[in-house]
Amino acid sequence: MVNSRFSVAIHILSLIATTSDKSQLTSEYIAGSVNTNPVVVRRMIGVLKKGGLLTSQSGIAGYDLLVEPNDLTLLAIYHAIDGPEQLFAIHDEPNPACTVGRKIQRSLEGVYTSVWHAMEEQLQAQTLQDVLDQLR
Amino acid sequence: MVNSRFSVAIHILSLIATTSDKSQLTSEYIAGSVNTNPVVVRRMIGVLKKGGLLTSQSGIAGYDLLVEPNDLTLLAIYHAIDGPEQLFAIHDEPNPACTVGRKIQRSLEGVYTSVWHAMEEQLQAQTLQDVLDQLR
DNA sequence: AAACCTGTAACTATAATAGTTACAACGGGT
DNA sequence: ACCCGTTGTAACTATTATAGTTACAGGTTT
Repeated sequence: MVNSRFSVAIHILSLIATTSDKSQLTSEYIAGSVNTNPVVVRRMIGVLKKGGLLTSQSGIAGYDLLVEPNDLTLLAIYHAIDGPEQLFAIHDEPNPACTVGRKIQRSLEGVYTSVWHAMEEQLQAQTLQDVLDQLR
Repeated sequence: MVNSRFSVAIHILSLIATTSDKSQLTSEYIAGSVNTNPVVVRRMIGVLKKGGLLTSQSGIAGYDLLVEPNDLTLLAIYHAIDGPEQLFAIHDEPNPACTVGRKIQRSLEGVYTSVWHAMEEQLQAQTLQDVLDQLR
């Protein structure tokens, strides 16, 4: 199972998109909604910031999305968090002296690439706005 | 990132499918090809056995596939290992007093279901035989 | 100055994963 | 009948990823 960071990121971005009173939107408040620690929130926000999804000013409560919810695909969020990371791990150093061992990694890469591709399409097809619509 | 068990399972099944000399096919030999411990192999094989993909006899080297490589989809392998497990974790107990917190879980489930669906299709479309063909 | 915030480093706790040791039970060969 | 190699499992350890926490430097507002 993949970790819950993607879920937390979407939760945070949803809060930012729907909370009009910016002064209310502290890391502590967000942590209260997500049910985690404020530092965990600030850390995740730092990642999203680096990914170019939002801005903030140190010392001031509140965050601003840099991309409209309608234009913010879940794939963009995913990439901000995990980069181009592969989804499935491949065991390393299989025995090169064995016919299977020698080629299995490349073969698995092919399999996982097509799987990952299908996932990307789904994530690309959904935006933060779609999530917001479901929260109504 | 998801663990490497799926990769190891495909590796093991490939060996079983391609090794004609059954007496050679001990857990130690397989472990040598995968580059892990024989117990790890026997453990994984136990899982695949429970999933109905192969048989073995205690005390005797060698394993037999119960499904032809052509009919053994990667999805069937995946299910044998991970059951119906969700791919992405959802953080638990978001704050029900918050509009977002109250509904985010259900909303994320919807997102992940469609993603998982796309993955299933890909895994269903590929068989162990496809992997074997790439090992040539 | 005081009260609040963000950003980050450093540490701890927990849990998943993989690796290892040990051994009971089985089977085939001699 | 006995030995040797094998599977099947339990129990333990090691490693790593993840999340949670403490602490504090530095910004902002009043």
